[in-house]
Amino acid sequence: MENEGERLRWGVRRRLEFIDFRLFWEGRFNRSDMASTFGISPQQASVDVGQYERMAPDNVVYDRAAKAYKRTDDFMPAFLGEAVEPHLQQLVAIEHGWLQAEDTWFKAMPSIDVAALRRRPTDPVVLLRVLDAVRNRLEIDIDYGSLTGTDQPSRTIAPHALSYSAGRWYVRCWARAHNDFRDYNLNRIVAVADSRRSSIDPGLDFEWMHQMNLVIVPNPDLPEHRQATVAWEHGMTDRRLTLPCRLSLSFYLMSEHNLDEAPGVLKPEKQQIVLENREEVIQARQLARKMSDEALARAQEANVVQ
Amino acid sequence: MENEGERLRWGVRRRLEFIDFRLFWEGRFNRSDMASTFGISPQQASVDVGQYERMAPDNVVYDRAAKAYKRTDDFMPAFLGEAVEPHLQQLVAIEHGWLQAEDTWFKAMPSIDVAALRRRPTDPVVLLRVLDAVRNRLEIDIDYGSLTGTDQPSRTIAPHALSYSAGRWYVRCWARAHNDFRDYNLNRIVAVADSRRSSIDPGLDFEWMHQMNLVIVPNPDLPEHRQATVAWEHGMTDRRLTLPCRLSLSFYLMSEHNLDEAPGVLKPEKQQIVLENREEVIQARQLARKMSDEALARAQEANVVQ
DNA sequence: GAAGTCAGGTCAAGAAACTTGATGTGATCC
DNA sequence: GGATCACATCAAGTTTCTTGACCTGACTTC
Repeated sequence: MENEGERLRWGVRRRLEFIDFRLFWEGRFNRSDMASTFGISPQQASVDVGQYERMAPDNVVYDRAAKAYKRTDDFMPAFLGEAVEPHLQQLVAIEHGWLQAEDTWFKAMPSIDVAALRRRPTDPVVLLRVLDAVRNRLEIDIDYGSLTGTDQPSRTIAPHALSYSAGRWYVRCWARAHNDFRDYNLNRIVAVADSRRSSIDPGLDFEWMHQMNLVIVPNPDLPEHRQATVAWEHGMTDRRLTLPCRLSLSFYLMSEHNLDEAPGVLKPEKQQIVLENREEVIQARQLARKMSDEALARAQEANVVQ
Repeated sequence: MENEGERLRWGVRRRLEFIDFRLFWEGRFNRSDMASTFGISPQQASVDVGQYERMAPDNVVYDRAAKAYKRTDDFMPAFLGEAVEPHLQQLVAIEHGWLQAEDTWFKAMPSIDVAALRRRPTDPVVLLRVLDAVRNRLEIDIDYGSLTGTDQPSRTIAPHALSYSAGRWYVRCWARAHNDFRDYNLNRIVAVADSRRSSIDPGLDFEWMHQMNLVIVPNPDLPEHRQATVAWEHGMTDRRLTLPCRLSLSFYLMSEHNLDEAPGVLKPEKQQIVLENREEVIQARQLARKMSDEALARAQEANVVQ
């Protein structure tokens, strides 16, 4: 006799997830859907459906008239977990053209649309070389955003982390040409050439290493009920959100949400949240940058003296 | 004798993808990694590795010293396709807490960080009911952003599409209370109650149905070389990007990139691109909205007269 | 520098998982 | 009212995967 918590083989589990998925997104599925998706026979699909019905009896019924398995009213995903976000992101990726619809479990695309500016896709080889450089503390020569062929396109950087903000990927790195730490746009790196061991200590990148609490509140110029909504939307407690954030990333976060403009310049609708400790954050960032620059200069001097 | 294009069973193919994945992201893997990920025996993993080596001979070598399979210098993903974006998005989802790291193929997280405000996660049941309503042309009663308990939290809408912009999901729908088409924030819908057939024709939502070309150019106030970079980054041809966009979505796109401010108000760094036909777009949007409203009013009148 | 350990390779026998083929059922279509 | 379609079920056969046994090479320990 099989118990409820029976261990499922990896392949079977994936197929039960598929059943969950199709019931969730389309409300229905067939044996033949499973057969074609997984390359199994309809008979085997029947076995899987039986398995699914035993483990989630109230989720699915076979509708003879529609010739399909259908979702019941009190369906609850049993194998997908609570995570619908990954699937929503898949839809976005499909709309962007980063992902083929056939590589997902979606059959008919739901009627959705994505408003976004086209972004240059990430080059896998570039990403791979950058990841290697981060992992192995390497310094790499890159071709950066060749543009119209102006100024030197080739630079040397020692990356130590990746970051993501507002739809863009950045490489946090030391830049040889400036002897400082800064961000390069990952999608603007066209190619990665040579690499060698880096002697730069990423621990000196204080803008990256140091976190600071961003104190965010609804814009007080908004009408009262809008403020309440904004607070609720951002999960604020007591109309206030304290968000720990690396100093270097605070720049992008502030830019994304117009937190970098002084209050009053923008219409409140364009600045629904404001940064209470804005001056403090900006100063901390400048200070960290100055300290990093000095530490790097000292390190370089020490090297030269040797 | 097996030919190059041999048909792989679904499970085997996934395991070869896993090999590709680990080689790409970590540069190495073991038989035991595969055994634990897929619940297979090490011997079977050996068979799979053999298969992988036959199909992509130049990708991997066994390093006896490191006791691991390692990526070669001229490694090229053979089974993952060009799509690294989905995996990058997985990393973002993990950072957001929407996805468990164990549910992915990542072993060690690369050193990345994501700067973003926390967003209320999407409720699967709400999403499911909304999708059903879209598919079956239903009208639903929703609890919307309960906030502090002010004004009526319950509303009736007839959704006909989902849209995504700047990290937010919207429900495009007809709203009974206003007899017009508008966007509701998906994450602010707390619960979905009753549903019934809708008599509203989504075709009357002209703001949604009509597309218009957004003509986007680099901000002319930027220095020449910045303009060139901006043009390159957005894949412009002739320093100009023509982006077809639904009128209703153009609002969010403009808001996201500060295209809705008149040029000159913001510092050019905060407005790297500007919308050449801004006035035209705004007028078109208003016109479409007016036409929709009038069409809906006529439809309602006709119903009453009947 | 010999012994222990660890990760992998290979082989053969046996157990699962899955396929193939056959037969039957209820609902829909023409 | 017969053809069709999608599914259910059973038995036999095949493929895939596991189990258990034994071997290799490289590093670690004492």
